[in-house]
Parts: sequence; C-alpha cells; structure tokens
Amino acid sequence: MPELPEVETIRRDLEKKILNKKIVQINIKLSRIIKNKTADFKKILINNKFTKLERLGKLLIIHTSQPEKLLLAHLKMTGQLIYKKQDKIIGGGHSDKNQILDFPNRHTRVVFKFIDGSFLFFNDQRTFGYLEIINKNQLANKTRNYGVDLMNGKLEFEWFKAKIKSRKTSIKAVLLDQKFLAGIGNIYADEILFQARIKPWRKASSLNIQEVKNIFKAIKPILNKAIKFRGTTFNNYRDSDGNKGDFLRLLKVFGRSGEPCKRCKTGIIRKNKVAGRGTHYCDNCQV
DNA sequence: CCTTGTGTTCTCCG
DNA sequence: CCGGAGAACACAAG
Repeated sequence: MPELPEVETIRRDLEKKILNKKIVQINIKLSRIIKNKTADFKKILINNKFTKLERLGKLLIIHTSQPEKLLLAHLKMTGQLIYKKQDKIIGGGHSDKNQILDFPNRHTRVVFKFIDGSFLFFNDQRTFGYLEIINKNQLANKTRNYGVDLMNGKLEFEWFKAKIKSRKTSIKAVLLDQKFLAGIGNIYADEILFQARIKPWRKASSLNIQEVKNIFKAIKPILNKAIKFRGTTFNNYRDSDGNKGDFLRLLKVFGRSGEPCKRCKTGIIRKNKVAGRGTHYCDNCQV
C-alpha cells in the first residue's frame, strides 16, 4: 500500500538511478497496465530519457526528454518500481511467497532497459497500477482530483481548520480524501488519528479547535518520520532496490488489533470498518 | 468472503 | 429538477 512516504522514498532513490539514461528497450508483458497504445508508448520513450521525477500525493510524474511528454506512474495497491543493474536476478535461495527476489518475476508487467545495461521493472501483483504518457497540457486535468501535497504544498492551519469543519463525513474519510490532502492512505490516516487521540468515525465538523490542531500537528511529523525510515512494508511495498521499508515496527495502531495500546497501556487496539476501510484505534485513549 | 486507491456511478437532501 | 456531498460500487487477485 504505497502512500506518500513510500512513493517519496521511491522518487528520491530513482532520481539518483534512472535520470538522463537513454532508454534502449521496453518490454511490455501486460499491455493493460499502460493506458496508451503500446506502439505509441514505445515510440515516444525509446531513444529518449527520463529527465526529472516529481510526485503529487501518491502519483509519480516523470518528465522526459520529449519536452511535451510526461510519464505518469501510479502504484495503487501493489505496484513496485524496482531498479537493477542487470536482469535475471535470482534471489539467492531465500525467496518466500511474500518477497520475490527474482527480477523479472511473475508480477513484472513492464521492463525498461537503459543504455548502460540497467533495468527498471514495473511490478504489480494485482495490476491496479498504471503507466500513462500524457501531453503536458493534459496534466492539470489528470491532477484535478489531487489536493495539497503534504510535502510540497503549503499547509496553513486556518485553511485546514475551515476545510475540516465544513465536512459532514467522518474525520477518517476526510483524511483519506485525495482532493483535500494528497498522499494520506489507510495506514497513515490511522496513525495520525491515534497521535491526535481522535476516534476515526467522529464527524469532522464535530471536532473542536484543539482536536483539529492536534491532527494538523500530527500529519507532517508522522509522514516525515515514515520517509526517514523508508516507508512501511505491510505486505507488498518494496523500495526501488527491492527492499522493505522499516517503519512497520514504529506503527502505533495499524495492524495491531488485539494488542495493548503503546501509549496508555490500558486500552486495547481495536479494528472496525470506517469510511469503508479497515480502521485501527485505541478504545481507551482516542476520544 | 476479505483486502485497498482511485475513478465512476448512485442516492440522498435541501 | 438542480447541484453538491457522500456513499457505494467497480476494478484485480490472492
């Protein structure tokens, strides 16, 4: 489940690895991953280069040496972008069903080969993710459903408070709404609400100023810390080297249902459905 | 049956 | 009947 910290980890790493290398070959193993016609996709990228990597929420925006063309990459739930200096990497005998160390493998959908012989693999077990080349003038339309990026955009408390108070749905649904804030997914929404001591199903408009402030103050530190630890690997997420993120052990509530609360020591972490998603919270110290 | 990010469609309400 | 909000659904595969 790559959310902002995971996508940002990939972006920062790939920036050092793939930029300004000529793309010499593209192997499309599953064409529906690519929203363009495969012939067009190859024609636009082969013999060109990736020149800049940007991120908006969970969406990667990759500039190319074709000045009007951008490559969008979305990993959705199980997508991976993995860079290797050569292909046919075999996992050294310690593969398991959750960590396939061979590249390419059965989840590899698209392979880019660079002029120096290195490879970028787009892997996706569930195939919800996509790659799409667009013209620059289409970008605004593609990103119209993305609100403030939590690392790049400026986030002002008065605006944040007004938005929260205007919403009639649960605070969890609001945090997951990409049109409001771009980048928070199910894991970090639960962690933010735990940090702010707010029960996830509370109506957003019912929160008092101090509660809104507590959420506001929790967001960036949690995401920044998750980036520092290279993201959370709960199931499928891997960084661009194929390694797991290290933030899992620092999660306070997500995936901990039935365990005692790490903060109050008396509550038990519960899991309920809120906003249609599995939602974790302390039944004692979240109000 | 469950899981999730996002785009689309349905439904409700004033 | 409308616009907007929010809920529900669709998608895929294990």
